Amino acid sequence: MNTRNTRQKEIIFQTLNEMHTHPTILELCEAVRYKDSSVGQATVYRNVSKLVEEGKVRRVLTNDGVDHYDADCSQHVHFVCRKCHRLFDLYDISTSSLAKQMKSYHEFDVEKIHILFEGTCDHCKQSL
Amino acid sequence: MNTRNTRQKEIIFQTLNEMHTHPTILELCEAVRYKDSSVGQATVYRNVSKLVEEGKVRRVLTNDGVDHYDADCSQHVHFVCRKCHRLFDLYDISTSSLAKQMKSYHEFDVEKIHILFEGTCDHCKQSL
DNA sequence: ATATTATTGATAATTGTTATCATTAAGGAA
DNA sequence: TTCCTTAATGATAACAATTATCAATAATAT
Repeated sequence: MNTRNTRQKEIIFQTLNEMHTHPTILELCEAVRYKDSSVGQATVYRNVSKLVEEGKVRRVLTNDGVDHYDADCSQHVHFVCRKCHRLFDLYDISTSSLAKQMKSYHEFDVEKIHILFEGTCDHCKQSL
Repeated sequence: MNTRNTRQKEIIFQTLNEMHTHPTILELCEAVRYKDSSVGQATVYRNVSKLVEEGKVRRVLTNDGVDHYDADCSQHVHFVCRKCHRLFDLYDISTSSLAKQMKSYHEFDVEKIHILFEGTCDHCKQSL
């Protein structure tokens, strides 16, 4: 008996899976509580951290000082708009050349690549 | 009269320039106070944020939940070791292909590219 | 030199996250 | 199934990083 499968952990993972907005813990908390209002926010913090350690959830590094989370762990690039602060997923950007360069120049073992483009999105560019 | 050049801002920028350890605010604060113990930590917070806005200093996104800062604003990649948590600068990794892909696929204006490799450094690999 | 006001230093307030702890419940053993 | 052990929970306190407040200071235009 080491780790237990709790109803809360299941709800939290499932809820994050359904969201495609890269929520913060508090945003995820709100969505979780819409399904089960009894879930405590400490439980959301605890379980999300566990899910990150287990590799089932990814912590998205952004420039707003708050952690965001993504249930999609496949390698992809993020773009954050400086104006609307929305996060976009870019699946069409290949990072394999970076990984290749890394391998040929360094002895480091790379386990994750975090990439964040910062700029202005199409929509925000148009509205000044 | 809009912005003023203060002794404190000068010391703070100069100190960060001399450091190559990607310090947190508190680490930078300590180094600044070694030169002038009267500098308040709120002043360090304020000025570093200003310097980031002015593009003279870069905020390094890491996975430890605390902001780190780098006076080198030239495009380069960071590597964080999961064991010793040191940050390394990788100047030999070209990100131009990423920028090119970004440009051809999207209408987004990219102003900054944050890249962080996460893994185990050469030294830490050897000591298990 | 003087006046204006941006900036400072000290500290309070705020916010995001983690620790504590009594209670609950998952799941292996009887 | 029922009992037992203890991992996990929910509530809340504690903590840490950052921001806001405000009287005092000092940069710079006049």
